[in-house]
Amino acid sequence: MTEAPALDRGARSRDAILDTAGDLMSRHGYAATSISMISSACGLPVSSIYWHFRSKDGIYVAVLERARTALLAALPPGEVPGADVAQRLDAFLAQVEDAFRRHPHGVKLLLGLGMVQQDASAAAVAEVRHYRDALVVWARDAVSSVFALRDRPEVADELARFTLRMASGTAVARWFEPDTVLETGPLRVALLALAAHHGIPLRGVPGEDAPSRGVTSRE
Amino acid sequence: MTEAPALDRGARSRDAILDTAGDLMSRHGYAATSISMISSACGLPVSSIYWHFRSKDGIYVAVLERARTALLAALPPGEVPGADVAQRLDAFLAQVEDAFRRHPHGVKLLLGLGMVQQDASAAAVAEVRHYRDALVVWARDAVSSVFALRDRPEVADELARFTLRMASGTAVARWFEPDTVLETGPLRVALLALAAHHGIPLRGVPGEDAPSRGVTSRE
DNA sequence: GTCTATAAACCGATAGAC
DNA sequence: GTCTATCGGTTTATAGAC
Repeated sequence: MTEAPALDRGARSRDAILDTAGDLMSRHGYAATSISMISSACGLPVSSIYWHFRSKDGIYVAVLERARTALLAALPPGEVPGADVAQRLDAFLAQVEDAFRRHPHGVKLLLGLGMVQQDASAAAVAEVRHYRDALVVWARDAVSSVFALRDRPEVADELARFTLRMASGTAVARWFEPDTVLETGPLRVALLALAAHHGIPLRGVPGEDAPSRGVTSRE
Repeated sequence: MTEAPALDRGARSRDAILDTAGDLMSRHGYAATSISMISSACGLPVSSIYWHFRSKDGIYVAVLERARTALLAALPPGEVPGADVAQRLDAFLAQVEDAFRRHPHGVKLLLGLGMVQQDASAAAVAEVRHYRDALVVWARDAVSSVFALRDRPEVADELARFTLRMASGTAVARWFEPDTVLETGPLRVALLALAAHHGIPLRGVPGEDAPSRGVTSRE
């Protein structure tokens, strides 16, 4: 415990730098985060940072890549479990909300750094798009599974876009009121209505196959 | 025309600086936009910029204030005209989409600069919140008028938040795919479903007072 | 109000001892 | 791999002539 293997020293430092850089960049944005800020915040000298990552841009790419793999690991499915639409939808919304709550950095990194696309390097732009595309694919697969949309890809696309934009908008609202959470209740109502609007059968969803006066039974 | 009154020279320069600064800051973000960039882009020397606005922060505050008044001037109502919910909703969505399309700067300024809240001055933070609050108040008044929610303020609040978050999320999507537009179709379906979910009467909306099989008649 | 010139601090990045 | 020291460039901001 006191005699940590020397081989791990570098990896641990690397992680510490990434932790600090990710935190600072998600709070201040890429441009406003300087190497010296990262250095003094994590304790390691400037040149160590440049040894691990070749440039400031390299730090950004590594931070984003790490955030992406962490987020995707926290979004296990693709196939959402559940017997009917209502169960799968609830499971899906719970997953989205949980990932959103436990990984606040990821989205803010995408936002604060994705903005800089114009100035950023090719590698950085590629990593930003990679991150974003992974989210889009995941969301499309998940809603496709929830609403059984294998033969209606354009509907799956619309529902996925809708969900992701609501999540992004909530992330924006979050830095005005930090305790803002993703409101899954209204989102649930909206997704059900959109699916119904496109003629998707909603077996097992209360208030949809039983024409009970237009109220969907929540709250 | 050639003999412009000397008194206006300063004001015209001031506007030119604000135009350039707003454009650059909305594209690169506050931190990544330097005074010398603004100077060389608008032709006026650095010291003129500092004469008009006392600091870089002062430029930011002035840019935001101008964007706010311009946006609010382009959002005329408060009271949305229309005989029934459907007409008023369409008018409201048209207004939102139009403002969103014609004032892309405003939102991006809020996003790119609102992020920097932690480092920014008190005046800057105040102006960001002022801008954001004005949008919230407008949206709440508008949806309240659309759905006749004078005695259901909590519902008006939810619908306004929902709309603004969708608009923010679309603004985010926009800098990944610049030709992204606000999808008012799905938003319309979602808002109607949310209103119905809260028991708001929707006189005159096709597919809601006539139980016609759950499809809302669009597309 | 506009210009040139410059101060003082900070930036990203590197050299080289250990 | 980590450290000190530093280079060259850019930043915000100011001084002072016009």
